[in-house]
Amino acid sequence: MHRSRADGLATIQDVADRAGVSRAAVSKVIRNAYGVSPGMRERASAAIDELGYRPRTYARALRGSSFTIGVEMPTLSNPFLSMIVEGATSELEGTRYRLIAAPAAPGGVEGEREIEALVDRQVDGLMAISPVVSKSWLEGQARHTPIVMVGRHDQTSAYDTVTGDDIVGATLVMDHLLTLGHRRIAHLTLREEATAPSVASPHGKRLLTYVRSMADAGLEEHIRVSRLGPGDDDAYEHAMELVRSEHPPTAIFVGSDVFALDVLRALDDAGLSSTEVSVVGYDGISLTAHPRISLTTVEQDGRMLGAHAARLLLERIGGRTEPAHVKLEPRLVIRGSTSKPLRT
Amino acid sequence: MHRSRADGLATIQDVADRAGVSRAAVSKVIRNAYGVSPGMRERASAAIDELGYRPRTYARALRGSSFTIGVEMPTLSNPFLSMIVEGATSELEGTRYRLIAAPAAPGGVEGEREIEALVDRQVDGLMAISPVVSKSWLEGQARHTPIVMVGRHDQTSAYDTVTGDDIVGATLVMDHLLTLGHRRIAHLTLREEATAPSVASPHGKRLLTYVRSMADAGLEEHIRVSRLGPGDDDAYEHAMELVRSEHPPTAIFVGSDVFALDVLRALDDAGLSSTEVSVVGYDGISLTAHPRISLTTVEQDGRMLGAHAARLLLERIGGRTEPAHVKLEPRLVIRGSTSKPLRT
DNA sequence: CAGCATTGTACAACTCGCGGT
DNA sequence: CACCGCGAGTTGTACAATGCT
Repeated sequence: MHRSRADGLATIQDVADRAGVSRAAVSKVIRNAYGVSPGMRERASAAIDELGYRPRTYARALRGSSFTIGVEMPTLSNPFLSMIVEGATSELEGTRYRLIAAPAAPGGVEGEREIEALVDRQVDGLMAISPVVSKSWLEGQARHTPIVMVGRHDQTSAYDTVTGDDIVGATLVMDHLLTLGHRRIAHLTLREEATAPSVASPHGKRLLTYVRSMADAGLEEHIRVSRLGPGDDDAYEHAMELVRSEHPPTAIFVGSDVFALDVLRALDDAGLSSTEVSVVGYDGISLTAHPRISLTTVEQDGRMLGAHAARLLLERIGGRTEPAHVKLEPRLVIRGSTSKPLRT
Repeated sequence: MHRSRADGLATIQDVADRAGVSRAAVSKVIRNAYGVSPGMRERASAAIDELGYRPRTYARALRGSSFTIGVEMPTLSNPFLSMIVEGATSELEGTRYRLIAAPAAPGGVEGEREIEALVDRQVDGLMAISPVVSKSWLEGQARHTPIVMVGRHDQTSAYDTVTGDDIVGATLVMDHLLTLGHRRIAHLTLREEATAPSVASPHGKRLLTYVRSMADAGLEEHIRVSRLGPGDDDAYEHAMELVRSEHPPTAIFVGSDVFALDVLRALDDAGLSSTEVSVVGYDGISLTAHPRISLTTVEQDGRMLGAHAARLLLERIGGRTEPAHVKLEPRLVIRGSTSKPLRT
């Protein structure tokens, strides 16, 4: 005899007892599987409603899928990453799949721990936005879980990638600044591990393009790369340092919008207007369009990136085995934060 | 005979075979349970490392806990909510628990679907930040899963709450504006369902306090409540409408910072400076401190809210049954967006 | 004996109490 | 007594087997 649980959560057995049918029959009803009479469906459905029964995904996952897509992200407080996740969530709307996000702990950086936690939770697909996890480790994970890496340009057949074209984007920035007449252009980017060539990270590509553009323009001597540490207010500090140095740059190409906001704040505090120091960001978060900010930036369609990523995962889950690499074209949006340099 | 799996994911049985011990023994080793000899621990650990074994949480959850805390949130793109989640993530650091976030699909509003999805995934604790889910429904869920509601002032013993004191906060705002000499003060808040008295939502409390303060100051005739719809650019539109009306307000108390940013944008576009229309936000997202924005706001410690919420959940999981209701004091931060009205 | 609907039962991966050496 | 393993239990799936017209 089956005893109903104390905590009020009905099991499939409770439903079966109530409807006077077998567990298997109820299982078929909830899965819309073949071989159920209208009468049986009727009785089972009634019992399900009465008991408020919901199948547990973890028990389900034991035999098959969890219908869960996991997203590993380094932080929740970058609006651009939020847009990517929103795009993915929208794409999954209407499917049986649900998205869960596992943000890295503030201060922590790696992302491996979060990915492992998601794998432990048996996600059917994994979306990774971490710039630092090693490619070979990811390839290992991809042996058992479909993975799509967002942002990084990894050359691999083990998992899919969705990226913006960072070379095109950064070239747009540099051409814009050079055309305006800037020569002392600095670049603000992430810490070393996040731009290493081994991980083909977006920031690494932007940095590389910056260096190349400067060299091509004969401005090697003016190359100046400032790297962020783990601190919260780091971009602010670095910008201050730059503009207060002996030969301050007339323009700063910042690796991402969130840091560019801090740079603008530093310039304001230093009493410098955008005609004195131009600033360009990257990503195109909505705030850049705010009249008070008006930041020239490279706009990437974050929602589209996320939607593509989700679609690729569903395809992989559906059986695709050939790798897919999607690359989206960014566009430069010129706003008030850039202008001709006063002095060269 | 046990056959190793094709996908490369080792099970506890694989480990047991490899180490030449029983499944139960391996289980004890990974749980640090009582009754394992050093030799056994040694051999089991070695086998675990060699196979790269990781216990699956879903199989574990079948018997006990999933060591997962679920967070339901209406959107990822409100930085204040991100701070709450970050605070919770930090608090869980060092415990066996992991946090996963389930954002509602953009456009969708309810939050019930997300909570159900998390319950289906057998979270050990649930943090809800949705203003609209009904209290009684939540109480039902709380019968089987510990819940902490963040933001809402629900009077219930079924689950815990962590809130800012919205009455104090909104009173600070109104006193500030009234002291400056404002009389035509408008309030911008959420749609009707999100401020209904039945759900003791933060925005409802702020609205209520606004109305009460206006009445207390003898300004009933100037009460003007503008409600947001589901549209993206709604706050902007509403602000435009307000300032272009026949008797425009001299101050706008906006229910949250993210919308206040849109209001500022509208004022800029309408050519109105902050001396002409004062604006106050709520929450204290970091951007309000940016010199370009300089928004007067009520600052709540989002990280602290999240940390408290996580701690309360761990306590409930640990066995506490008496309800806990934490209320944090907010503080008013006066910045450039508010000033004396030019004309009254 | 088709041709259905329905049930029995073997899993899946792990935990844990109890009994055995 | 300290250590170790058996086996039942956890929920749902899927396939084989049964029952019924």
